[in-house]
Amino acid sequence: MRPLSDLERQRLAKLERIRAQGIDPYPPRSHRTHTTTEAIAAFLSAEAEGQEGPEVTVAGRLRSVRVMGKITFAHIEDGSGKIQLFFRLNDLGQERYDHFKRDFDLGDFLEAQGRLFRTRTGEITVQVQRFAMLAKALSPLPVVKEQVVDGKVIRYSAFSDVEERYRQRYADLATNPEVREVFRKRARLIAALRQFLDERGFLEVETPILQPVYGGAAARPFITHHNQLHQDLYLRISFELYLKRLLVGMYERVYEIGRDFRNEGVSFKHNPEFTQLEFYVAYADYNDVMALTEEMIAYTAEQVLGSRRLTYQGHEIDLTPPWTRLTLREAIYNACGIDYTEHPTRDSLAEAMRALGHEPSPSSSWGKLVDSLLSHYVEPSLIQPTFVLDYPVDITPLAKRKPDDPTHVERFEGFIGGMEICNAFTELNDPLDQEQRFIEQGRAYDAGDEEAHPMDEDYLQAMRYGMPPNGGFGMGIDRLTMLFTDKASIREVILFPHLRPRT
RNA sequence: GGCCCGCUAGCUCAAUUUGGCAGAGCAGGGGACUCUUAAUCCCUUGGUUGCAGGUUCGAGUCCUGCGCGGGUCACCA
Repeated sequence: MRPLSDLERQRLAKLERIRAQGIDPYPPRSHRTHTTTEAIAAFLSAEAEGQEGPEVTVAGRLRSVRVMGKITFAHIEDGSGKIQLFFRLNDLGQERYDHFKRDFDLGDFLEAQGRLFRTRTGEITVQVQRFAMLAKALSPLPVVKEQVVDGKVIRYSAFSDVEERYRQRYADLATNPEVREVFRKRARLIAALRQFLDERGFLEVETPILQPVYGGAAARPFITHHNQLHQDLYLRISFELYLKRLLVGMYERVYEIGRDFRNEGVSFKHNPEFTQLEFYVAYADYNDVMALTEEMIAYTAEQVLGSRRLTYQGHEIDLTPPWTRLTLREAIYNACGIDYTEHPTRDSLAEAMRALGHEPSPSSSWGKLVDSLLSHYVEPSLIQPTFVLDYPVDITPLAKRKPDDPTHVERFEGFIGGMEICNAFTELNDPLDQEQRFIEQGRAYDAGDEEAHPMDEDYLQAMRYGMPPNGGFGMGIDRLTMLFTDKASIREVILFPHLRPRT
């Protein structure tokens, strides 16, 4: 255990002093009758009817204390807001009054009972008759002072060290109300997505996280092990193959919201585990999914933000459908002048990229080069919502080919604010084509592409029973949350982002 | 993985061109104060300057290595 700081030793001494008085500093129950917000509302309605202030018991964390001799003002905060407490020697007696002054620290949880009144400055306040410690805080939270000027809250200090905020998210949340708001928005966003899909006849399902074969995306997996079964298992990198098995099973609309795990680099937009929404719609194609996507995200924004417009990193973004649509070929040509259909071989395309000052990695296939053109030249410029359509077949092994161009598949990705937000396609339901794609992916894996899709015999078996034509969709919830909360880093929208162990 | 930046008291930050006693505000402790709200006023405690080496009479400061974080490039859906 780490050594205690001076402040912690002092608090521990106060704890012992409280116990010596026969008081339990961690009592099992509170007697709260009102949240702070409810208490203020109760006072206002009593006041409107000309009655005296009601008696309440409120509870919360001690936020500020102003001792003025024989009276003391303090604020406590609970999950709903704040309220001022007024401690008076005359009301409490010397012993209780001193108990508060001597034994309570900022950060402690306490409850206070008393009648509500307005101070001379008009603030609704509890005139404390009884109070009790609910939980002594032994470590000091960062102190945040604030002042209200013209209705705006100005904060004079804060808990702002990024690393410590992530490592001790509890302290971050406890001191920074705007951080709490980020995760409330995230929860509302997920609720809105569920509501949107539920209202359209989608069935929410749960599929395995521990999988004998991973798949559905291009990524390296985490590997784990079942001891009793002596079986290696993979943490899923997507839900796709299981959800499409359910279409074989005659569900027509399914979705899942849950965690994916990808064993890859960590960055401002990648966390090893992240939250994904995937849905699949039978008898729909990628055009239908595109329409549903723009409608869903606009709906979600209205529910969460109250508007289809938002500001992200200084950009005004309008989510109102219809969104811009352009093919991947057009997008890349517009952004860097390369028409990749004129460079049908890997070497030719690599040469064109070198002419732009790019040095493509020798292990990259033609499709990977196209993809890198997309992420390098196109993605950062797609600020307004944009669908990029029709991708080369060799980087999309689970999507259906375009009828008039077997080198491309019916796939789109949605971009907003310079980020890839979602990925969708007309799903491949031809078991023979699918088998060939898996075999090609196997060759790519053997050639060194560790993200190539593995063969999944059971999935092929499902498809052989007949899979209806369908459109599928996947979206990173974290990135959508970044967009909705104007955060530049995925770590700001994940409660406990992955960090290396502290030294 | 390469490069750049950061790491100083519980928190937020200082510490001079060119190495010269490690400081402030808040928090904490003691005191004054019966309507304060960044309360105010007086006094005051508190440091392995991320870690390990090196240079130097002397290192928070310069050098080397390492750790963690941030940024960026590469990689990566």
